[in-house]
Amino acid sequence: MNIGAAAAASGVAAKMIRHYEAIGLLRPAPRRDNAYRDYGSRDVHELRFIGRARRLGFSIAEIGELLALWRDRGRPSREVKRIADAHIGGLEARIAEMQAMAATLRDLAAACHGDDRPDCPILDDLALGGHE
Amino acid sequence: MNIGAAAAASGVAAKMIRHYEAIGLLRPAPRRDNAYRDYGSRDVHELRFIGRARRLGFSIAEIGELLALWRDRGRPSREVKRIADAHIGGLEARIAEMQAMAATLRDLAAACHGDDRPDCPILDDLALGGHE
DNA sequence: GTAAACCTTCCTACCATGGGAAGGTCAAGC
DNA sequence: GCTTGACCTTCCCATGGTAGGAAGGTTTAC
Repeated sequence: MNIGAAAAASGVAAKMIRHYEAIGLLRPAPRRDNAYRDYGSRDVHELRFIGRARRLGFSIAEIGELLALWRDRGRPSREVKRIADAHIGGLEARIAEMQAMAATLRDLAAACHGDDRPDCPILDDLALGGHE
Repeated sequence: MNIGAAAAASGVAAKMIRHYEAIGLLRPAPRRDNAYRDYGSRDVHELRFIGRARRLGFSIAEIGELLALWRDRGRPSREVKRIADAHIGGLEARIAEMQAMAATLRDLAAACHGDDRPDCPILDDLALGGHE
């Protein structure tokens, strides 16, 4: 199976597959005589795993950990849960931060006329550095 | 006023001030005989504007627009509001996306024993690509 | 036999930030 | 006056994750 077919089957771009191999996230794929990488269904499975984890916002480093656990049949589920929980915590923190940003901006935008007049509390606030 | 003092007064790192100048976000600062950049209170004001906008998640491009509007005393507030609204929309979309991620992960983590046993719905889900 | 679609490696860019090297300049203390 | 340390300058490099493209080899379909 060529890299293109593996990409189509897994939803991970061929470019990204090569990249993941280059940074050591994936073990180097075996090569055929023409130096083409050769993939099997197992690799596709692994690629789908990676694609899905990326879509869930896991970093490459986290995915590396998860992959190692996934490859190890006997690993305790505690480890996986720990990584997932840490990731959830990180997500929640970022969500809270962005919600605070959005709330501030909504307040400012609500107070702005949004017409031909130049007075604008949004710029005033940015200039004065309120809510610090 | 040296770049270090401007950085301290504005809360924007000296490294970033030079960077913003290099990419054209800021006009080149005047130089003294020793080639040191020289800043005034007006520049500090502008830097605080940038720092605050960055903290609110505006991109450099957006800040460029906002700065141009800010420098233009007569601009209509409509323009500013438009940029802010667009930014709020982007923030809300990203928040919703991250909330969906967190919810999925919470479900999965809740179903995971988190003990010595290897069964783990988190890994199973990642492998199978559910919720696609 | 030729064209299209594929593969390979390598270089480049993005965005925002930061580390660090190598060298010039200023201020304080002795 | 001289040293020391803090500051400034430019320059290169790195991060993370993705993507575009160039230059060249291979396979497949017609």
